[in-house]
Amino acid sequence: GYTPNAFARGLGLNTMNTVGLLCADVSDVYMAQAVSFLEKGLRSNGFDSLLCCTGALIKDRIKGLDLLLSRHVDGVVFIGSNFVSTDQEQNAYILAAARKAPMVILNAFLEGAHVYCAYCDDGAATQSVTQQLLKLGKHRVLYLFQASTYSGMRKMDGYQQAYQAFGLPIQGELMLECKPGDGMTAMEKRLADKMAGGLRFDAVVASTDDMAIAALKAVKAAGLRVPQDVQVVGFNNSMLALCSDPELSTIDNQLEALCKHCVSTLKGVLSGERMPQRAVFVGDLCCRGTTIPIMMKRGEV
Amino acid sequence: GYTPNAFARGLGLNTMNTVGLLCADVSDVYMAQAVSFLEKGLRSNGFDSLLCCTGALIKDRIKGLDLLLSRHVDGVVFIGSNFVSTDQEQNAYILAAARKAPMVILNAFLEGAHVYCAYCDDGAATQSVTQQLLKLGKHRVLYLFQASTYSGMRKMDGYQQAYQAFGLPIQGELMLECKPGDGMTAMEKRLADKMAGGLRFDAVVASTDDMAIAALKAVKAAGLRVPQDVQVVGFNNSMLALCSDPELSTIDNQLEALCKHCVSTLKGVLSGERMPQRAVFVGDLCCRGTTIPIMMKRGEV
DNA sequence: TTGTAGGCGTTATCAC
DNA sequence: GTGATAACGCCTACAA
Repeated sequence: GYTPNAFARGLGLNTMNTVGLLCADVSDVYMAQAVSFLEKGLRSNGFDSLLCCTGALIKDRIKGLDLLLSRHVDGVVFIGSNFVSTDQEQNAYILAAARKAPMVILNAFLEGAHVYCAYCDDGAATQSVTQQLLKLGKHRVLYLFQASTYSGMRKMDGYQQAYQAFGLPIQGELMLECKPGDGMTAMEKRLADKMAGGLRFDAVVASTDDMAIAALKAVKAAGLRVPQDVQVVGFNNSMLALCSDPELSTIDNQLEALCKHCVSTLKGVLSGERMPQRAVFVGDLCCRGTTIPIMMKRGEV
Repeated sequence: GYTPNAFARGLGLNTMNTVGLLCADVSDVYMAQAVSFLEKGLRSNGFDSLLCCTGALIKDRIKGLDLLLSRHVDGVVFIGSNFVSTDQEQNAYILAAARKAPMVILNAFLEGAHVYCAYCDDGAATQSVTQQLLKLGKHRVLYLFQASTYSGMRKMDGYQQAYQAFGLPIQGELMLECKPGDGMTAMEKRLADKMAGGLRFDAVVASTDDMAIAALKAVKAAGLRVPQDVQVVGFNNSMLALCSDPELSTIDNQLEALCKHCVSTLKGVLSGERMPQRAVFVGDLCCRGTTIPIMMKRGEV
């Protein structure tokens, strides 16, 4: 009946088999799901998970990362692409941190020593879905997005490229940015106002499920039918997609596979193996009730 | 530019200012929300959060707790009442652990040295809502619940007491148990089968929002109107309640207040103060679209 | 094979 | 007040 003292052990070995989980907000269903997968995978490999939720501000993100490093975590997993900015200077703190411990980034790409990334090609998925909607004659596809994160930009690129590939001009009024703090209710109200003001569209692609559901509600409230008059596609295939009526069609970005990959990569790195620094997964439209079933086949996204 | 070595510091002081967060499943919206509040509160008091998700099996729960204790956490917060059983023997492991570090239990009550509990009086809330439905003439209130956790039992008591207080017999066929592993879709299907088999009810009270939404979907699919034909009430006031159509009326059990209380209690205990070992909060029906608005006033639950 | 000494880096104590 | 030193408990390496 003897348990070694973890602190003494840590001091001697300079590790307590702990990895830091950095996320903006674990109350977000998607991030919570990621934390769940990661914690499970890490634990089954003997690692504890130190959770650090930082919110959206870069200042706090840096502080959170520093805190984890000061605890000598064996590695850090960044959950959500909020941590990687399109502005490379903003990413310097990650590269600096990577000199102390391996950094694993979920859902974004950043090049650098000891930085390992796993993400879904959200851009291609968004483009494919948008393009299929355009092909169906839905030429006014509303795009709802949130902030200039890595994956946010990729998704938007996909949306715009779909229009370009289809030979149609991109219409600024159809691209609606939503503030991260605002809840679903605020989003719904805002969209209702826009519609009352004359905004018309025949499809919606949203970069998260909650925004898609907000749109769905606004559209139904305006007396339009879903999916006959307006088709709606969300992103993340989160549990929320099963709560709406109709159930939400949504792009599944392979979160479980991504998380498993992150865990095994980290495990490999920490046991001295050379691991690939980049892994790209492909998205997959999950068709439910807010799209016309025949239009999109699973696996085509 | 000097950062002290956390391990050496931990060894000397026998603490690394870390608290363990024990929860069955962070991918559950309610628990994720709790983790979010707790982590935030703990961090702002200088504590790191070590997350440990154990699943439902008692064996794994004990293992998880042991793991946290072996890491010499300063305290443990149990999230969700799954950790406290109605069978007192099953709770011995908590009492034993409490000799090593203070245990804080969210949403359940357990008496013991160094055990601190904060919970919402879910029983009273359930009784009040059920009773109001009965008064409205809804004499067949379907009750959906999940397992014999502490708060699960309290809620069920409340439901049954409502029938007793109203002078109506409790009908076993109206109490439907759902397995924890089953998702919303399974629940919905099961209820649809029951309805096809002749089960009739004019109201639903569910012990979590997801079950309520599953019921809502089954009811609507059967061609019944909500709330006119069937009223539905969920539990937890989670984000899911905003996704359904109509939006779900649900009992708010003050999660944020509970979490804040847990944090301040733990903080107090760890700084040597004497803290109350039990705090009871009162629930509050949040009326949305699945109940007839006039029937329930906020604050009456 | 068994046992013992040294080092990890901090904090706290004690002597000056 | 200041500066040296022991103690925290484990691991590892070396010696017997």
